[in-house]
Amino acid sequence: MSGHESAVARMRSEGYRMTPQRLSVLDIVAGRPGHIGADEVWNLAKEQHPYVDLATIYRTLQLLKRLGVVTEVVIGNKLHFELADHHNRHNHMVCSECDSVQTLSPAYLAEFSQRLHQEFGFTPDLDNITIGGLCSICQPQG
Amino acid sequence: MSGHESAVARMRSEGYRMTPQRLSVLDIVAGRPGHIGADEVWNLAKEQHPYVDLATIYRTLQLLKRLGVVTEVVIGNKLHFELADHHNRHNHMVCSECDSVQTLSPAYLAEFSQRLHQEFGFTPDLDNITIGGLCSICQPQG
DNA sequence: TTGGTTGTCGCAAATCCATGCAACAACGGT
DNA sequence: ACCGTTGTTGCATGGATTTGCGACAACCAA
Repeated sequence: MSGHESAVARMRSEGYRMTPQRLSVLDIVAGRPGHIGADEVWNLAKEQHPYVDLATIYRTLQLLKRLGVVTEVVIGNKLHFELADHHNRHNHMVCSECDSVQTLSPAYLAEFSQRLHQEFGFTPDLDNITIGGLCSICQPQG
Repeated sequence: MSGHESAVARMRSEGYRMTPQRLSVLDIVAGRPGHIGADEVWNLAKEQHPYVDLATIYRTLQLLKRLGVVTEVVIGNKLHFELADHHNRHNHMVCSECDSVQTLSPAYLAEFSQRLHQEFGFTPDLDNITIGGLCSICQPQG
């Protein structure tokens, strides 16, 4: 199975219905190497299903996110999504100045995450954490 | 000086104009012990300046955030703000299930932050990082 | 104090995302 | 293959935040 087919099976088994709209969204996100904006998903989905509503795209993406099938990246004031590849987990650093994106090994967050869990019983949603800040190019001159 | 007066001086020296609207927003956020929503700031500001527009509130809050005068906390789908107290820095953990908020010493993020800076030249905006996840009460039962 | 420069405001419109609801359709059972 | 249950959709609407623009006002200089 080439990636998201197990997700389809899991959704079915949990009582979710696999509609053509959902399959379309899943295919689009899975077919994109990197992250993709909700509006872009919509545009591509309309090629297959001209009547899909943007609300359906948003609902589907949030559902897939809750299920851990896709992860969310906050870029500027927009949400982007990408297929969750559990063999290649990574987080994102987004520059608030130029909106550039760098990926980051979750190893950097592992200890932090564990401490939160042990000391506060809080389980951070690591997969969907976007780190905002300034990239090396946009550093304030000093 | 009781807190934010130095901020006023700094804004003036950087070419920003101190309008009554801005002073009002600053006073409101400074007068609140914890964080406060943008809409709530608006309601309070209107008591002093009945014609202030919500857009002005948002623009002012974003300006104050850029200047490091206030910090932003993402709660649910709303933005909250609080006066940045550099003697009592803290981050926030927000439960995505019940929207409860816990504070967190920035010490937990210090090492993480340093590594990002050293290895990638990326300067995370630590003051405005909100950690999302599930609080101890909302953990999925296992 | 007055005037000019230019940053800021109020207003309206736009953007992005979420939600209520009735019609619709997926899927398990027959 | 058909039916009924109930999860989903499209549509319309709403909420939160941002942005364009002309009028306005803060502040510096004279």
